[in-house]
Amino acid sequence: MLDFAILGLLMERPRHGYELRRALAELGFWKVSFGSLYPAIRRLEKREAIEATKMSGRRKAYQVTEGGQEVFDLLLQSDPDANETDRAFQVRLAFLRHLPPDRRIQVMDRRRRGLSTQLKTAREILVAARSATKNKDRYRIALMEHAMHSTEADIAWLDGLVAAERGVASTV
Amino acid sequence: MLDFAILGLLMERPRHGYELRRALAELGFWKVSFGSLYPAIRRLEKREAIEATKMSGRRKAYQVTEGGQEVFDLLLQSDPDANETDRAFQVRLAFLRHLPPDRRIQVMDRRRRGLSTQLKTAREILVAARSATKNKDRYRIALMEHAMHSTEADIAWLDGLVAAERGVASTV
DNA sequence: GACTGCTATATCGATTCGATATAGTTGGAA
DNA sequence: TTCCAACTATATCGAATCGATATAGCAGTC
Repeated sequence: MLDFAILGLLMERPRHGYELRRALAELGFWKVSFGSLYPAIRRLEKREAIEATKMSGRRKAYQVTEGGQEVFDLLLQSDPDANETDRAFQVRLAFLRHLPPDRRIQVMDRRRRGLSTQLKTAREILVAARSATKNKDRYRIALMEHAMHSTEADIAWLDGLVAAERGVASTV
Repeated sequence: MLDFAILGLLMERPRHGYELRRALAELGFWKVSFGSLYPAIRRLEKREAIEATKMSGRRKAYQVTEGGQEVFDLLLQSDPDANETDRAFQVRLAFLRHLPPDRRIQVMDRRRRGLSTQLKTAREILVAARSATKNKDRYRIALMEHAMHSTEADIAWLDGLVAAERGVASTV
């Protein structure tokens, strides 16, 4: 997924490593460590998906090669697996516009199903925790409840996104 | 943090590895992989913080030693660093009851400050993204907005927890 | 008694993290 | 002008973590 994110960002325009890190963080992904970033860049270079151009000083700007375009498409088209990470879904969403509308809805729908399952499990656990142990820790209950509410909010948000996508599709 | 979580769970009662994994997931933490769990158990055994007792079959129940209690206290008392992970904070919260009330509020307050900073940054980036590039991708904007709202919800939730803690403190 | 599925422990290679090393660049005070 | 402090940027290291897989015991069932 890191490789996918890097490729996607470089497809917009060439960037150097440090800038990639900032861009990843600004998309709300996560502050990837340099110990992940540079090995990922090396991987992509080795696959000849990206190539470096020297800039002033030590800087190197990386850009996507023709082969890299194909690698990106491959990753983009790949089926999201049922229980993929929050992070993986975020990255997928950031480049979702590259997919046709019907595929977009498919991706969001699969995510929705995953979240629903999670929610159901969480609810069962919470009920069990509340009843079984009469005096289960207040902070833990709060933790579980908050996790549940967050998941509910995520689902509602997804529904909004899907509705918007359908709305655009029907008017076009 | 994994070591801390394991110790905390084992302090309640002895469990075997598989059960630890389930317990971690049920607290809403995360489904730790066995490739993390068993090395963590080995680490704790080597530090003589926990010890194994054989059960039926291959099962081994782990329990906290006297030294382990001290290790747990040490981790519990350790200052949360400014930008600790969501996960790290969750674990901390799950065992927050072991701290005196004033320390609890301190921990939550630090977390709140961290989230506020995050929120401020996120807001600036969002404003920049909205104005600068007139037609920035819809999904990315949605992604950023949702991240912002989630953080806001987290802060509100934290405030509630702190208020509850103060409420209890004042009535006692 | 063989088979299927579940529980449980364990390990492997690849990836990621957090910390740190190193070097270029900028700006400001002495 | 020179020095130094702060920031940008690339890179690497060891430890922790992940995801996948191997293995084995145990329960039910046909």
